[in-house]
Amino acid sequence: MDNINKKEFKSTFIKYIEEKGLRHTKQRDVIVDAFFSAGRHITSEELFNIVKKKYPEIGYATVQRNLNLLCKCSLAEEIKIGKQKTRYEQKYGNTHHDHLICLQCGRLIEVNDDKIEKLQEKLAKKNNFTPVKHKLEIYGICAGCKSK
Amino acid sequence: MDNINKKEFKSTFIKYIEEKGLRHTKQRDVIVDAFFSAGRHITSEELFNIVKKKYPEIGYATVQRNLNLLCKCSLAEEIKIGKQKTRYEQKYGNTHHDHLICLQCGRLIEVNDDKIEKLQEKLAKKNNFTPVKHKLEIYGICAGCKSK
DNA sequence: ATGATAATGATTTTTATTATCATTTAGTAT
DNA sequence: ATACTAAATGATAATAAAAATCATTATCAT
Ligand SMILES: [Mn+2]
Ligand SMILES: [Mn+2]
Ligand SMILES: [Zn+2]
Ligand SMILES: [Zn+2]
Repeated sequence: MDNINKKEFKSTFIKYIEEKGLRHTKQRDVIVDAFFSAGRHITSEELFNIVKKKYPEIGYATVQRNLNLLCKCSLAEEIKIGKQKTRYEQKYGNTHHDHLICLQCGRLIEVNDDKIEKLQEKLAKKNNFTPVKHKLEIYGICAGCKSK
Repeated sequence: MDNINKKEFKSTFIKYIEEKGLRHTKQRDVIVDAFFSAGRHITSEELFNIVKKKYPEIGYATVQRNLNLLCKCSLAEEIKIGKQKTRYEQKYGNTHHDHLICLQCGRLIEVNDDKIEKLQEKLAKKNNFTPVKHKLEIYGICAGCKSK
């Protein structure tokens, strides 16, 4: 099941690579694997540290570059929160969602609310504005932090 | 009318300064005046360039520091959009609002929707999450850019 | 196998913001 | 008014994340 998703994730990447006349490399393979398997919302530094275990000679720049590439083919998406390092969200097979962000522990909780989404569309239209994407972040204190 | 607001804005600042045992300076006076009078969503650089006209000896660091101070006393608020420089929103007398952001020309349109605000509260509660603040940004194409 | 060129890895550059620090200034006590 | 204490300033350096540079290596079509 996860393997099927991984296969699809990788084949999407490979298709993009080939369409653009880019090349297959061992580094790409390792990076894309690790990115898929890693948890959500990973930073380039975190991914670099994971990838180094499988491929110690790898350079940080290569990881960064390939995360950017994953973003270009919509398999990843940047999330910027405050002054933190950019995090990368794995997008394949994930529906759109927004985040609750704990001000205390930094936890990201993924949420979605259809009504809010619809009202956003409406709000944009009312302003003669054509929405392309949006970002909703609710900052506060998570359940875990409250019970401490 | 605008002058009344300005007076209130400044007296809020002065009150904060005095409470904290900070000092009155000519620079602060000029910076706070200029910030109040400037349009919304200004960057520190833009404000620096305005302030320089009234006070050519002023340093960039002083403008930055005082913008940070304005944020601390809730007269200003940082807005970070993508990779742009931080912008500072004048908050005194402004109710909360969110932004529509044009991907083409960068224009910020201020909007507010009570229903969305309420649903956000509800969404947070459902996750046993205590909301403190939020950020909603809708990216797209503004009316002006569409008619070109 | 060869050649063209994309990718890599090490390093430097860029850019925004914060920190440092010598000097000046404000506000208070004398 | 003078002197003292500490905050503020302005110039500059430090920091940190991300992008750019570039010599070298690897890929892939021929
Ligand atoms: Mn997420
Ligand atoms: Mn605004
Ligand atoms: Zn928490
Ligand atoms: Zn526009």
